[in-house]
Amino acid sequence: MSRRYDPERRQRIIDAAIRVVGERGIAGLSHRSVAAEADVPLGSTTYHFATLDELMVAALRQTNEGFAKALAASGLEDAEGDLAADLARALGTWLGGDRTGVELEYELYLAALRRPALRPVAAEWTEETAERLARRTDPVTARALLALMDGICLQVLLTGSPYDEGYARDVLSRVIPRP
Amino acid sequence: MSRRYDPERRQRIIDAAIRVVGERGIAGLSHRSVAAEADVPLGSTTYHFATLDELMVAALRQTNEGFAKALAASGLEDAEGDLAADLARALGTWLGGDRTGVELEYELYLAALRRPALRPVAAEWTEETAERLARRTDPVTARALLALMDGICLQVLLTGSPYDEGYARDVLSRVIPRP
DNA sequence: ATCCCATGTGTACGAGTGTACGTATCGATG
DNA sequence: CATCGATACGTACACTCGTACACATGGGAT
Repeated sequence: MSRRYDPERRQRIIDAAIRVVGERGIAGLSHRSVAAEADVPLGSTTYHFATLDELMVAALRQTNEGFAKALAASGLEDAEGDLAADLARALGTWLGGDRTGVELEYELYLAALRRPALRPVAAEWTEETAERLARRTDPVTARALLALMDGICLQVLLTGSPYDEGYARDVLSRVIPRP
Repeated sequence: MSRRYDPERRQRIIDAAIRVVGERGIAGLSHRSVAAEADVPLGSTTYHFATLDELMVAALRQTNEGFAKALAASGLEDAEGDLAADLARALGTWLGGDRTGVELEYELYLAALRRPALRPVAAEWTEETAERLARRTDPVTARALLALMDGICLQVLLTGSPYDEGYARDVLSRVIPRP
């Protein structure tokens, strides 16, 4: 690997792309808008990311890693006790503050629906998160919990209704088999 | 309501918009692409739908109505017995055949995430479907079932994995309180 | 019969886009 | 030091887009 003149150039472009998606949505993502946001010339974005798909893949991968780190840092994986309560609280923390970040991540995640290039990344994230969750329950339940959490988030984000942690805890606990 | 020269013009434009989204995605939706698909001049699409948001609202509303009718026709609402099995079967039928229609409806539905104009329509659909589901259970469970089905569909569509009806039936039944 | 306005049509403009390409610059390699 | 490839930069082209606007037309109201 040879050193670059600006070794962080590529990373700065990815960060800028994430900011652009957060502010204007995927519809507002273009080589030019990212270049302006990152304060680099147009040729620089097209050089590092020949297509917008490549750029979105990099952005989605980065947000996924950020989420995984946050999850790991929360100590949720290794704890014991009421899993449903832990998940409901984690969801509350995630949805509680500024929802710009949440909408951003979901938009990139859901973009995989029609962009084949993003699918492997989205699938990988699902697989990995399910695996982490499975440490505190069985694989089938882990997938179901993930699906239910996805659905709950979707309802909250789409309808604009406030997040009800008690409700989430209740229905999540139903999915977990009683020993 | 005054008669138009071409009374079906507006409807033809909506149908064309749905076909365009199905084939090229929302990213491929424009006044011009819809006009070409509907075989009408550009001015006609801009006249009936001043903005693309208006057009998407009409398209989403129409697909929602189609889904609601299909649901009603399936006789799912009024039946008795194993609700989880019925829902899992309905999901299987929906996801079973050509997935173009499914992807289309989900793409329009999820577009509400970042397009405020679509939110009321998406929220309305959620509300109405939850209400229909509540006829065979309680409101809280209905919303949870809806969320879980959304999540399951999302996992199937995003990862490209095949739909497992047995799995869906299992986890759906967990959400329904045992009497 | 006449007028009005919703509806329909064609065209043009400016803005923004992906893409391509020539050139410049730096770091490493020999 | 000479060379070469990776990286960086600037510009130009062809294309699509939303929008605006002038004009045509026919049905309903008066």
